[in-house]
Amino acid sequence: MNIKEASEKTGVSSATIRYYEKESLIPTIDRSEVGNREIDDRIIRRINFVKQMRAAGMSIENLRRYIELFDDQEDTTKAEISLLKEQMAAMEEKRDDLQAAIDHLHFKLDHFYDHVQSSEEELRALEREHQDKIKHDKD
Amino acid sequence: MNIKEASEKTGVSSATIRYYEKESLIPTIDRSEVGNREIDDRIIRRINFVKQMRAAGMSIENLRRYIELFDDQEDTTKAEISLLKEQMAAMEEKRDDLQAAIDHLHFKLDHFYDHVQSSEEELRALEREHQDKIKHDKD
DNA sequence: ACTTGTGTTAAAGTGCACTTTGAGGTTTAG
DNA sequence: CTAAACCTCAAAGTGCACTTTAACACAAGT
Repeated sequence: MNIKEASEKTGVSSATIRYYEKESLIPTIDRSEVGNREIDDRIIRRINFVKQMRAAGMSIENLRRYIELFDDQEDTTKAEISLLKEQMAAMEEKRDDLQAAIDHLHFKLDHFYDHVQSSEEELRALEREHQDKIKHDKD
Repeated sequence: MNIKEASEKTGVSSATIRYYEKESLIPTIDRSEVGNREIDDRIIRRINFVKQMRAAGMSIENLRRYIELFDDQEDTTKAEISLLKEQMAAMEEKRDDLQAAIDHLHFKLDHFYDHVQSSEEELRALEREHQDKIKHDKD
């Protein structure tokens, strides 16, 4: 499979696939006689993994650190696990932030339907109330 | 309250508060006689709102568009609601992406504990399996 | 009088994650 | 034989969201 097909299959642009390879987020890709990349399913899976982690907000650098450890055959397991755990905690926090924002917007949306005429002041009061609720939930 | 106190209270740097004001993400802040910003609780709440939405991945531009509509007294309710809904859908998708990534990492983590000796090949197979599972869950 | 700590502004700089460009090489269809 | 459609690389450019810098102002403490 050439890079264009891989791009279509993964939804990651050719330029970005080349960039990920250069940045060691995916393994070095084998080349054809004339030097073109020949992409197999293993690489496709790695691209999708990178895509998933990027979508989840993992930085290129953290991703590279993780992959580096993962790809080393050595007993880096402990370091790897702690990095993984750290990253997951960050993701879970981010997911919770997202959920809080979603809740906040849901709350607003509900109030639009209840009484569309609400003044800005009323909305602010509601917002304040909601902020307090969120604060409480965290406690 | 001066800008430094506001910064400490919100965890948003002074420079960023000024930037948010310039970008109309928060209302124009009243000034003291000498021209310093005097920040009240209304502004604090607006800063926290921006902070929350930013943490949830809403872009400055979308946030500005939303706030613009919200701050207009006019009957822009419908436009506002559709923008809100759009943004929420995007956030929910992002949250789900995040959850998928978390699941993926949880899966890996579990397998580290199960058999630390797993070869790269085995891990790849497991990864593949897990990808398939995710794919199925989406269907 | 001077240092410290705060504030102001516009403008330039930064870091990340790509994206585009430019100059070239090969393969296939007409 | 040439044009289209793919590929290569390194390097420069882009957009976002800040952050830093520079130059100045003001108020309080020693």
